Amino acid sequence: MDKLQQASRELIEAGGRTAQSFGLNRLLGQIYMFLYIRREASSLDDLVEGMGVSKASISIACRQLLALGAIKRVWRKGDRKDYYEAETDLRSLLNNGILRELDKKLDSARTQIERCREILTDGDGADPENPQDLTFFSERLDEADRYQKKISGLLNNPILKKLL
Amino acid sequence: MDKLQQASRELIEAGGRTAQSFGLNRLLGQIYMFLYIRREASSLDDLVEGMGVSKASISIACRQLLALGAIKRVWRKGDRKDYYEAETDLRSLLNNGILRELDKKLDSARTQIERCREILTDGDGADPENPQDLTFFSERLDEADRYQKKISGLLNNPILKKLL
DNA sequence: TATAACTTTTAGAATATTCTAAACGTAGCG
DNA sequence: CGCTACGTTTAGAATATTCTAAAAGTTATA
Repeated sequence: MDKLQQASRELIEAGGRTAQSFGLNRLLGQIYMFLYIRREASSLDDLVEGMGVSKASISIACRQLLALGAIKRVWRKGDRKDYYEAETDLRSLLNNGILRELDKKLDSARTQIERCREILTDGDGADPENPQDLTFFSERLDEADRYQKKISGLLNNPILKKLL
Repeated sequence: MDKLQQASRELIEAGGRTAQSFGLNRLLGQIYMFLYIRREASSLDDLVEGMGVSKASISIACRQLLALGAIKRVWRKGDRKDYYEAETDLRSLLNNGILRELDKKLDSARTQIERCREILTDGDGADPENPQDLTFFSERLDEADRYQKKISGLLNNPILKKLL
C-alpha cells in the first residue's frame, strides 16, 4: 500500500466518523470523502471496491447524498454506468445541505408552536387546574417563537452569506 | 386530559423528534422540552412519570444534557433529590452546546489533514504510481484546510456573536 | 455506623438501523 | 425481440442502540 492509499484510507475513515457524529449513516461520509479525493468521477462499482460494502448500500447512500446536494451525477458519452463526483463548492454545500435542513426544522418548530397555541385557545380539553401553569406555558411558547425567528433571520442574513 | 397536558405532550414529542433528527437520543429532546415548559424544577421521578421510561434511562440522559449545557441542576434546601431545569439562555445554549461541538469537529478535521500531510511527506509507504494523483490529493488537502479555517473563523466571528 | 432515600452502573432484553444477497426492473444494442 | 450490463428494491441477517430491572454506590442524618 503506497502513501497515497494510506492517507486516503484515513480520510475516508474520518469522513465516516464525522457523518456518524452528525447522526448520518457512516457510509455517506465515507463515500463523500472517497469522491472528494479522487481525480476522476467514480462509478458504483468503484465505490463498492473502495468501501468494501455491497452495491445495494452504495446505491442507497448515493441517492441520499444526491438529495443532500453533496455529490453530483456525471454522464460519460457511450458509457451506461452512472458516475459520481463530490460537490466541492462550500457555499453550495451549505445552502443545499445543512442550511436547508436547518430551515426545514425551524419551520417545523414554528408550525408546532402555532399548533400549541390553537390547542390552548380553542381545544376542547378542560382548562388546567392551575391557571399560572397556563400563563407560564404561554410565555415559553412566545419565547420559543422569538428564538425561532432570531435563528431563522440569522440563517438568511445576507451578512452571513457574504462571510462565506 | 386538559388543554395544557395536550399541548405539553405534543411539544415533548416534537422535542424528541428534533433530537433524533440531529442524531441524538430521542429522550434528550423530550426531557429538555419537558423541563422547558415546566414552571418548577423537576426531579428524576418527575421525569420518569412525565416520560414513562425507566429511571436509569432518565438518569443517563440527564447527565448527557448536563454535559451539553442544555439543562442545569438545582439544589433545594433540605431535599436530597436532584432537580433539573432547562437552560433557556439562547446564547449560552449555542456557545456551550452546538458551537462547542462544531469547534471540536473542526479541530479534529484540522488534525486529520495534518496527519495526512505527514504520511505523504515522511511516511514509509511507497510513492504512488501516478504522481498526478498525489498532486491532486495535496490540492484537496489544501482546499479542505482553507474551508476548515473559513468556517472556524466564522464560528468565532464577533459579528456572528453579536447578531444573537 | 446504620439506615433510608436517593442516583448510577450494568447485564442482557427489546428495538431500530444498516447491510447483504437475490430478485427485479430498465435501457441499450445486436 | 432477447441478451447483457447496469441500477434499484426488498426480505431478512447482522449489528448497534436504547431501554429495563436489579444490584451497587452514594450521601445525609440519626
